[in-house]
Order: sequence, then structure tokens, then C-alpha cells
Amino acid sequence: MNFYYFKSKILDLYILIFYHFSEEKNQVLLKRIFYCKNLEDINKKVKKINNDHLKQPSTLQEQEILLKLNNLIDSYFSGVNIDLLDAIKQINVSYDLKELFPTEFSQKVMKILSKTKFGERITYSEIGEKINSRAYQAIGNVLKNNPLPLIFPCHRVIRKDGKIGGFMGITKKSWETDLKKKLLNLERSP
DNA sequence: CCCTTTGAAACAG
DNA sequence: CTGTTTCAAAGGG
Repeated sequence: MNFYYFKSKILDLYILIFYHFSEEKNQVLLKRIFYCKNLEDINKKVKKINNDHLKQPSTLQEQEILLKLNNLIDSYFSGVNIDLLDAIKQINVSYDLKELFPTEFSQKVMKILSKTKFGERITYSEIGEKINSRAYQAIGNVLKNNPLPLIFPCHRVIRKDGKIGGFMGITKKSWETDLKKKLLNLERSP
């Protein structure tokens, strides 16, 4: 597995990406994305993975793809209406749906989430209705464990009472919930 | 089995 | 309007 990170030019935030690169397909296969507050955060996450063959991008091809992904994400952060789930396909970035979401329940949740577009919001309750479940906390659990935030826009899920809801496992006010707010705000149409 | 979980609803103050 | 209590189903240990 490889990792790559960059600092956003728009938001005060680092993005850390774990991925696998296939030279045959010239494709970056996403495994996990993290929002990080600072470099220390990144170090912790990288150490935690502690995979023997963990390395940074080596080939020119993968660097090229990652740079495109970097730019795509920063455009998104600057308020451009981009469907990341779709846009990454065009720059040879992909993911394995079954690997990311092994259970039936999580797949259903993510399928509904994938349908929410830029600027839209959905509530935990509405997701529950659509998948015929009232296990709201379990839905929150799936979203918390979302391996590819941003790509799968879990920040668009808010509470039914209009409150922002939790983010990255944190419910109280924090930089995590502030980030969720920022992400929702930048999607607001001008 | 036991515990926790990015929530909701009902209720108290 | 803020706290509590109960509910609910999935997932990890």
C-alpha cells in the first residue's frame, strides 16, 4: 500500500490518502482517505497503519494521477460543483465497492448517500426510510466508518432536527464538526 | 454475549 | 430552549 498527502490551498486542512497503484492499468485504487488537522495527525495515521511495504508515490505516472486528484479536490473546496464520485473515474482513480463496504447494510446506506448531489442534504432519518430501517445509530456508524469521505459525501448527512450532527466520530463542537459545516457551506449555491 | 454507535422521539424542567 | 431516558439495529471484541 502507498500513501500520499497534500495541504489544501483553500481550506486549512491536509488530506491523507492510502491507495494501491496498478502499473498495468495505470490506475490509483483508493483504500482510505483521512482529513488531518496538521502534520502530526498525518504521522499518527501513517504509523498506525504500520504496513511493512508502506511507501510514498514512486512512479511518475502515479504522481501525475495523484496531482490531478489533488487539484480536483481543491477545485471542489473552492466551491466548484464537482461530482467527485464521477470525476475521479476520468483521471484513472477508482475503488473497490465490495471491499470498502463488505456488509449489505453498509452498501445500502452508501448507495443512498451516493445519490445525494452537490449542495443537497439528507438526514439520517431519510436514509433510514429509504433502506427501510430505523437503526439511525447504525447508519451513523456506517457513515463514521466511511473509508472514503469526500468521495462518498457523508458530510451531507445531517440530523432531522436541523442540527449539524456528528463528524468523524465527534458529536460535540470541534474542528471536525466545524469542517463538516465548512464543507456544507462551500456547496451552497452562489 | 456485551458493549458502543456521526440518531430519533418523548418527556421533564 | 437545554437535559434525561428509552428505543433501535448493526458491528466489533
